[in-house]
Amino acid sequence: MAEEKALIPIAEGWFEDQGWKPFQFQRESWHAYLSGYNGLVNAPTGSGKTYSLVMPILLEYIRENGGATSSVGKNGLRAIWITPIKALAKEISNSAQRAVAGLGLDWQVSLRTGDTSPADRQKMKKNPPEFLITTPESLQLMLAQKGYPKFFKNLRAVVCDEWHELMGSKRGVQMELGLSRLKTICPKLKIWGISATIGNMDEAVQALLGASLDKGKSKIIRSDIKKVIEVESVLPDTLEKLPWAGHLGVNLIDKVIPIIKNSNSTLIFTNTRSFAEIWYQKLLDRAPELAGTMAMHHGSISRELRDWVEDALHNEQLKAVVCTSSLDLGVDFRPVETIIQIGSPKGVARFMQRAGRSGHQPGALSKIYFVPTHSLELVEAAALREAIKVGLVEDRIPFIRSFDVLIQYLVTLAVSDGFDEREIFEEVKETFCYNSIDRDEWLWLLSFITTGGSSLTAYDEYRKVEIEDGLYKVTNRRIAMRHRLSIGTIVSDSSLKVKYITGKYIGTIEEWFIARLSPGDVFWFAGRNLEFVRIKEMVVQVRNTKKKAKAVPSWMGGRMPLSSQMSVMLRKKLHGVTLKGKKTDPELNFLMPLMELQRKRSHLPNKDEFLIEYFKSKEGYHVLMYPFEGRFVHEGMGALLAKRISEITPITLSIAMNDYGFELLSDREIPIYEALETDVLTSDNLYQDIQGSMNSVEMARRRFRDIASISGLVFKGYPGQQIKDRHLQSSSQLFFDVFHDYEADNLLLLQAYEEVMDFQLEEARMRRALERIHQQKIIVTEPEKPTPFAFPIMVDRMREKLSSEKLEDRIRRMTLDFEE
DNA sequence: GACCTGCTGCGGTCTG
Repeated sequence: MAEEKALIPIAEGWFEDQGWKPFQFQRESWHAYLSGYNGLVNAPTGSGKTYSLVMPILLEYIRENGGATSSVGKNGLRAIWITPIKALAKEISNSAQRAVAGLGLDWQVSLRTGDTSPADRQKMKKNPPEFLITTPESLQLMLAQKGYPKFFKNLRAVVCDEWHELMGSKRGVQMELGLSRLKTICPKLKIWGISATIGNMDEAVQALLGASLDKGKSKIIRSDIKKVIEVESVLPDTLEKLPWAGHLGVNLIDKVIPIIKNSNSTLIFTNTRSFAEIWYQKLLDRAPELAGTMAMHHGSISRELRDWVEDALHNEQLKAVVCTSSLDLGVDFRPVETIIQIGSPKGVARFMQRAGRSGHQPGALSKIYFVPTHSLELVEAAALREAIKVGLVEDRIPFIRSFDVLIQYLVTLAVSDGFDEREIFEEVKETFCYNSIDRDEWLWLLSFITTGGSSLTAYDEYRKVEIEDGLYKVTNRRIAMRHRLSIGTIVSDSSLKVKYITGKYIGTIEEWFIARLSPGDVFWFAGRNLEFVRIKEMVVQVRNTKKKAKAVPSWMGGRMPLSSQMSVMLRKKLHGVTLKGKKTDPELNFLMPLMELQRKRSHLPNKDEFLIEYFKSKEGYHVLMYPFEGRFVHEGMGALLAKRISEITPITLSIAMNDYGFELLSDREIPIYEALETDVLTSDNLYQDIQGSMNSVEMARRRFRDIASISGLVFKGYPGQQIKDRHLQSSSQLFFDVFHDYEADNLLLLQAYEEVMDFQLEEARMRRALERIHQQKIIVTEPEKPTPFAFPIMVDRMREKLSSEKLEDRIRRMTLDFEE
């Protein structure tokens, strides 16, 4: 293209002024954008990915204006940059401003998030900036404004940054819907995404662009920057020092401290908030000299404290930070020298993301230390290393048919200018999420927002939308305001604020934890000893104390099972163990004595074998199986088998599982051989049998809480006077029960069941696992004593029943049992 | 003093 020949050098010249040289992928992005493509840039953080799209957006403007710059306010909104995290907005804004000034333009670059003042919002609405950085939620809020098409009419580009973070969530669905609207009202719109590497890159583009654009001109630009990641496991002096079960890993603390001391800056990633608290505390106990140069960071700590930590890390005031995935993304701070991962990261992408926090410069080596919390976890370290080497990364599965988000979106459009249902139906059908929606479903949704559907017709509250001159509209101001307040798809868990008596906010804690404490008790939170004073109006009041804490809070969070990519690699590594000869992974060599014990007591399965262990102990009869498919699949598989076995003979089985396998336990003999003969592991009738074996109604009921909230059935309360979570819970359950009893075809109800199958039971993955096992040779052993594979599962089961001390006793006795 | 599983993210008017 001739004009590009004139344009690209402008960007190149500016890069040269900065002392930079454009990467190949940046040039490719510039060309693709300027030639009219939509697409996705696949590049790691810290590689100048922002400039790969900021530049062509500006160049296109220069092209249209024949090189001239024009005054602010005349152009309207030209580009929207979506970030999933507010904290990233400032950095993007700085880059954009730098480029704008560098190219001699007088574009205005502005942020629009929940933190933006109402006055600034008004200003922006009247006089839009050319370049707007915002969040998916704020974009929806803009669509809820009267006259939004005028606001967006000059828009040329939407960039979805960190698209891999959004696409696997309902926030991604929200983006798809927002884009479907913008495509119609901005005819010249180009849509681009920026994504880290994921397994399903092509699907990522489809979800972003939807059917219409994906068929047109679209491109994936892959960065040529290769990251070298080195994985080093922290090993104890002897194998005996590493426990067979457990999750905390503090017994390796003395090996971790020197790593921290030898480095200028270290991030220590833990899997849970409570582990971050515990590790921080233990590190201070063991190495008091770290006080003042070490801090902690997780999602329940106040934003103010976290900001301080991020700044201090940036300014090199801090030497180490113990954190959770709260620092996975967020501030794109200067790279740290050292990364430590405590326990299994459960997924390759997460591990690589964290490793990438060190050696930030393109081409630099990233090193990550892996601290195992139990012996078998070391196999995961070897699996991670191999996955990184061969480039096996997890998929992000886009949500399909999330009717709760669609309902919210339709009301959003009704709140602003109202919508023509035929027009919007066509747009919605073009999205990845809803491409299978049919006319009947659509009509159900319309009736739901106008009448509340068949079971809620009697209540005025749910007649939110009216039809006026053929347009679906919200006319009631109260409904409109409530709706604006509840835009978004993130449903928070129940929590209480923790504040000093003086009023300073420290963070949030869950009600059930504080319920166990009495006034005067001391607990450890946000890295300090806090004395619990009282609860007043949903606020936990505390004061600092010198007394030692007797408890560390834990939070009920999401549970992450081992990813299927990790499962594949784990099984591969275990197969490697069965082969003769020295292993290339140091972890596996270290573990060989344990593996030998497994072989001696039972069997060490290779890739063509499936191991089942059957034995009797004082507790009863145990059957253990090891699919290595993550705990969700094992939970479902355990229930499935329990059901099928009890059809052979009436028997009560209790189920326990971890990421490696599951256990069935009974006080009576388990007819396992008979069960295997009747093909108890078949994937036939899987769907029905799961439904029959699990309490799927109860699971769906729990799932429905979020759906009710997102679809606007329950209102979370006005700011400052939040409705108690218990009310939210009970009212959403009420809706569930009503739909369950009177409106079985309610799409939101059906969605709850679908979500249970897809996300909680991972039905598709279970099916694949059963099919794989069907191809394998089944080996049943009858070990005399519990095996290294069995031990952690049995411990996890007992953990739920026994108090901690008793458990410790029991583990000690079991361990003694193991000695030959 | 030991005991400790369970992440992250967002978000407030209209109209003249």
